[in-house]
Amino acid sequence: MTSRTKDMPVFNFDHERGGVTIPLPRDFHYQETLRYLTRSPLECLHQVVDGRVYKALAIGSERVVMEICEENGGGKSGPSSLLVRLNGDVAPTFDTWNTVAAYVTDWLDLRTDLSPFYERTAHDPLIGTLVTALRGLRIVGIPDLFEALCWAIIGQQINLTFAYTLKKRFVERFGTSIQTEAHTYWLFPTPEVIAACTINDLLPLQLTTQKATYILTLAHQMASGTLSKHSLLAQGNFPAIERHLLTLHGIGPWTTHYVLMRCFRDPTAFPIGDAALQNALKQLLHRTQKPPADEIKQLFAPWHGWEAYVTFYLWRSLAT
DNA sequence: GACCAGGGTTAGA
DNA sequence: TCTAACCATGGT
Repeated sequence: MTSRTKDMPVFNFDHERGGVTIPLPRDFHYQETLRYLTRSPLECLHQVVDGRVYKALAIGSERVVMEICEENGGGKSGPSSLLVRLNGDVAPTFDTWNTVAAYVTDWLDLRTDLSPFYERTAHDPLIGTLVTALRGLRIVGIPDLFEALCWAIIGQQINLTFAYTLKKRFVERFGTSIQTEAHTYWLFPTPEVIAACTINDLLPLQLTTQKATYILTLAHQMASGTLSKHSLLAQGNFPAIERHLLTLHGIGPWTTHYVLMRCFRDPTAFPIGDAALQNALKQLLHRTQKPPADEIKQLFAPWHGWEAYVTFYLWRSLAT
C-alpha cells in the first residue's frame, strides 16, 4: 500500500518488520547523515546506536520513539529506503504513520532534488571537492519552530560545545522524556511550559539575562498563538517570513537566516555573518584572516539559489 | 590570561 | 545608515 498524494509523505507498510519504509531520493548519503547527527556527544534530542537513529516525537497527545535505519534494496546500487519503526505494543494508526513519515521526510529533507545543486557546484574550484565528498548529505532540519528559535538564540555568540551544554540543561530541566529499558528519550520543551516560567527559572542554566528574556518572550507569543510556524508559512513567501522574524526581539539577521534554513527550508537562506561560515571560507582560501562580508557575497554569487546548502556543507568542512 | 565563540540590542554620531 | 559599548561565560 502506497500513499501518493501531492503534499503527503510517500511510504510503504512493511508488515513483516512492523514498520514503514520511505523510499530515498537519488542523492542521499546515510553515513554522512549519521556523522552529522553524532557531531556532538552532548546532543540530547536524538541518538545513534549501531547505525540506527532514535528520536522521540510528540504526535498530538501521543508520544512515540522512532527507530530509523537504512535499507539497501537488493544490495548493490538498487533503490534504498529508510525503515522506520515505533516503540510500544499498540499498533500505530495510519494517521500516526503518516505523521511520522512526514516528519522524517521533512527532517532529512528527502524531497529536495539536489541535482541542480551538484551541477552548479561539483566542479567549482573552491568548493567542488568538498561538495563531491559530502554528496548526498542533506540539510538536517529543525521542524519545530520553537526549538529552532531557542537553539539559534542559545547558540548566539558562544562556542558550539557550550551551546549543546545549555540546550541539554534546558531540555532536561523543562522537557519531557520517554523512558525505555535502554535509554531516556527527551522531547524539546513546549512554549506553554516555558511561558509558565520566570527569568529566575532560566538563569541558573547559565543563559544570559538577554537570551532568557528572548526565549521567554517567544514562548509567550507561541503559547498564545501570536506566533506559529503555520502563521508564518501563511505569509506565503520567504522574504515575508524573514521580515516578520526580524521584528522579534533577539532575532537578528543571523538567527533569521538560520531559522529559515533549518526550519522553513529556504534554499537561499544565508547567515552571512556566521563565524563558522567565515572560518570555513578562511580555511578553504588559505587565508590568515576571515573574509569580509562583501567578499563572501561575491564568492556565493555563482551558487545563488543554493546558499543554504553551500553554507551547510561549509559548516561540515570544519568537522574533524 | 587573552582571544574567540554558528550575535543582538542600544545609544550616539 | 554606521560604529562602539555592552551582554557574559565556556573552550582553547
